[in-house]
Amino acid sequence: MTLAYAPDAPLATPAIAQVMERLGLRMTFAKDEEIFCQDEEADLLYIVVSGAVRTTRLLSDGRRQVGSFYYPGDLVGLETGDLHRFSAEALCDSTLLVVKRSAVKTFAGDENLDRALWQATRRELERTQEHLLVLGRKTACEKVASFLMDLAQRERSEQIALPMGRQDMADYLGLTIETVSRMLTQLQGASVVEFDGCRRFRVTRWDALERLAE
Amino acid sequence: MTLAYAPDAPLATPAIAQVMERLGLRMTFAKDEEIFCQDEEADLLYIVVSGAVRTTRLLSDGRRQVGSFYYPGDLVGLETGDLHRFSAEALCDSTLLVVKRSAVKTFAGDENLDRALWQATRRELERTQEHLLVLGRKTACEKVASFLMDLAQRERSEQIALPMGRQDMADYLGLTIETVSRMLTQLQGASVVEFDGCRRFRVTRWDALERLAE
DNA sequence: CCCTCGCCTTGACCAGGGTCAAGGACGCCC
DNA sequence: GGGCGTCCTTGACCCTGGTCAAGGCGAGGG
Repeated sequence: MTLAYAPDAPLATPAIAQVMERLGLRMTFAKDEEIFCQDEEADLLYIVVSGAVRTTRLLSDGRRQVGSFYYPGDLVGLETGDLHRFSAEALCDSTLLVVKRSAVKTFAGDENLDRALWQATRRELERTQEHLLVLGRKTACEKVASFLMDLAQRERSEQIALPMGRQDMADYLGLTIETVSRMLTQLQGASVVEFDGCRRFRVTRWDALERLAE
Repeated sequence: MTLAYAPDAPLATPAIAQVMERLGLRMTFAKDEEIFCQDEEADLLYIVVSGAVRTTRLLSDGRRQVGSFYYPGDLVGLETGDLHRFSAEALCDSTLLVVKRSAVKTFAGDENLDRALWQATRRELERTQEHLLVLGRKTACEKVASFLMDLAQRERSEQIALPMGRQDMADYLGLTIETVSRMLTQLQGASVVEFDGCRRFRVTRWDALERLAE
């Protein structure tokens, strides 16, 4: 039942999706609408059905860190103990499947489900550790390159959509919006990627992108 | 069975410790000895009995990121799927309780144990997310201050020991060894902490340290 | 079709932290 | 106790990325 590591596989396994489909409620969220809030009770679990979600954490002086981005198939809300340590907002108009943790717990006898939730937590941990490496030891250019790389690997199509704005990318990568913009310009100048508007790109030189992303 | 969040509580619960005590093997590791290696099969679980452990990840060009430090009572090795994504080394001469994952799995019927391991994974995730915030959005001074703060909160004694060298601190915080050194000097200059040699300190102004750590 | 507003890009300048190099402190072994 | 090696500190300088400010672009509405 243990899966091989696949960095771009969704966080929710079929076992989880199935139970949540049965017990859960479909909810829609508008762009930038709050899904849950930092320090509030964490009694719900979510699966992204359509759209995308970001989790964020604020320092007292307003500096913001984006914890992660979630896409269709991803499980959101298990990154916590009793209280949410991050807020979550919809990146764009989105649909989520919502279910009470307690409802899931009544299925705790279902060993598969328990195992699957643990598995999902481990996958989330792996993603976070990857993110750690990027924040701690990569240059601005490498950060942006690995970010684009991640997105590109997730969607195996030519044209890749950026569901988030520059500020979200910056706060995810520990940079400023200006630096992100400059690095994107630089990557285009080097013909590594090609943008069609500022929310859509394609990779023109995979080898170069891979090398830059380290 | 869910615990309130306590940032300095050990990762292993009594349930886990008990089983591992029964099934496990005590092993000793010398300072800097490798416990497990990045990309190798992850079939063992560890509990730190005495000493301390660091997990590290290397980029191809030698840049290093320290993932976490582990102290007595902490569970090491569950940060992974099938392969270790980090290496682990002893910070100083250490004793660890070692057990095969498969041996633990034969206790899978024991729901408490399963729950406890999941809980431990979640705590590890929380620690990693905290680390993320430090790396992404804090200044050098704040990074060092929050690091000392964490250590100080773990040991509730006057004198606090630093089991790791400056290079390990630097690689944990995404800084260079020189910057760590300078920030420590600066914190001493501001009478926030007082060092007795370079591996032992005490906090002289908690309020200031807290403020700096954000 | 054009205006407006929000988001993105670009430029000039600045500073936090990295780099390189030298010197100091401490522990360990003989 | 002295010598040596390792780790830590300090200084001078530089560069990456942050800051501040202005201008461009594009989507949506009148």
